[in-house]
Amino acid sequence: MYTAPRGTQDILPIEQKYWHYVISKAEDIAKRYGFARIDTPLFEETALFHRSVGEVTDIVEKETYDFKDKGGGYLTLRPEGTAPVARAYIEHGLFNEPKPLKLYYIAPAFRYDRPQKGRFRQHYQFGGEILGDAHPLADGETISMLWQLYQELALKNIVFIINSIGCAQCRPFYLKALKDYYTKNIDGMCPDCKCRFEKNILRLLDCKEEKCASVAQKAPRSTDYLCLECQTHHNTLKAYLADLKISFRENHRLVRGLDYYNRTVFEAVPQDSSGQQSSIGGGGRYDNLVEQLGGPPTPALGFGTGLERIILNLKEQRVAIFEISHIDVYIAIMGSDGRQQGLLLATNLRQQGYRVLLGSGEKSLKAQMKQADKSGAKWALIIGEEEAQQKTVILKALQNQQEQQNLEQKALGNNPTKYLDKPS
RNA sequence: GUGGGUGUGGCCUAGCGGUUAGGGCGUCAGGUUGUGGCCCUGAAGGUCGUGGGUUCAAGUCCCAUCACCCACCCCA
Repeated sequence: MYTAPRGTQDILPIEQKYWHYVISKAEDIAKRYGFARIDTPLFEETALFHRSVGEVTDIVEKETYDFKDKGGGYLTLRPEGTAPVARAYIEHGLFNEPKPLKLYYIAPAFRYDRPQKGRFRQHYQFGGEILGDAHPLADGETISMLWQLYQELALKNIVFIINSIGCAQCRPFYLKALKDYYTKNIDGMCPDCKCRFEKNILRLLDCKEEKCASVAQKAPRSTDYLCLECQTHHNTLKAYLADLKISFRENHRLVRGLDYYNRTVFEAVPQDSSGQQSSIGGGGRYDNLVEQLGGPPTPALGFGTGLERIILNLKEQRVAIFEISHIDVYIAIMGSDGRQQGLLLATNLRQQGYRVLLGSGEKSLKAQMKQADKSGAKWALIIGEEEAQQKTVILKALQNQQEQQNLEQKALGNNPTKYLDKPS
């Protein structure tokens, strides 16, 4: 028997309401914040990710899906959304558009990871990028938008963790201080950390090993080494967040795993979940990425948030999502004339915009009525031989199970969010 | 890559080493001629993840393997 590849999942009809709920809200918010949609290919040249995400990051070292196509080109299924957007920005000369340019996407990302709760080899991200804006206002607006999304989805207890990791000017001083500090302490630390000490010293800070964590706790803080500009940037952002009444706290050990970040980095974390590792969103500033990839110097920042993790939290927090029936009318038919008339009527109603389920020609009327009830249709139309000959139909209003359940739920007042599964 | 747990029909699940592996949900068909939701009856559907082993006897014990889940790691 074939099964979905490890770490991937089928999103069955029963689950679709969650996805529709989150995606439609994300698009709605993106538009309200002035973001335009961009879609990039599922795969890119392998080198793009190596140059942007970083050669020694875990993502690039061992988690990408790489393949060679028949022309001999090296390609990689995108492990994240920012690099492709930056590439498209440069390739199509979008830097000629009025700045800042705000782009969003909803797309799958691929990482060869060991699957776990909320972690998949294919997962969907809602992401956004603001290109061509160096002011902390953009940082504030980005975090505010994500915050607003979580609020409107009715997710509770979300906290933002923020940090500043400095810029090209001040980071070298910080890295040197870190190196000095860790040179003295490296002996007792875990093998992973010893390796990171050589390759990417910043990552030592977020090691979860107990002994390493206590060392990291006392390590020099990046915020103490910021240049004046970075300091001002950081403080201004904090003031904006406080103004917006967004729950946030600083954590000097927050270091994100992608090399292109500078200055602001942040993560969104559900507070009450037992572990603190399960961030549902994150992002940061990447002022040098566009230039690194061959574009003009372009300060920028972005965010990504995982749809599976949002849905997981919606379920854990028991956010009620109502799905009003997707069927308006069920047409039950009998006899060859009835079938003929039923098909015509169904087509006619569908042309007028109704959602119509036409009964099976081989089921009894009783069976069709049962199906009508389960379908959630509000109305049943019955066409038998008699009706077909007299060109009439029997119209019957249905008070079906689903409707009753919804009424009960509403009576209980258990509706922190209302959601109608209607296109417009 | 490292540790731990689980694996019984589409879903949930009972099953102290021993008769034809039970139940619930769902599906399908009926409960008098053309009508739903409740109720009743019946049916279909399982090589008990897979492969070895122990035993007179294995869903039940042992080993291996695979898959899934959880944690580490990493991140969305």
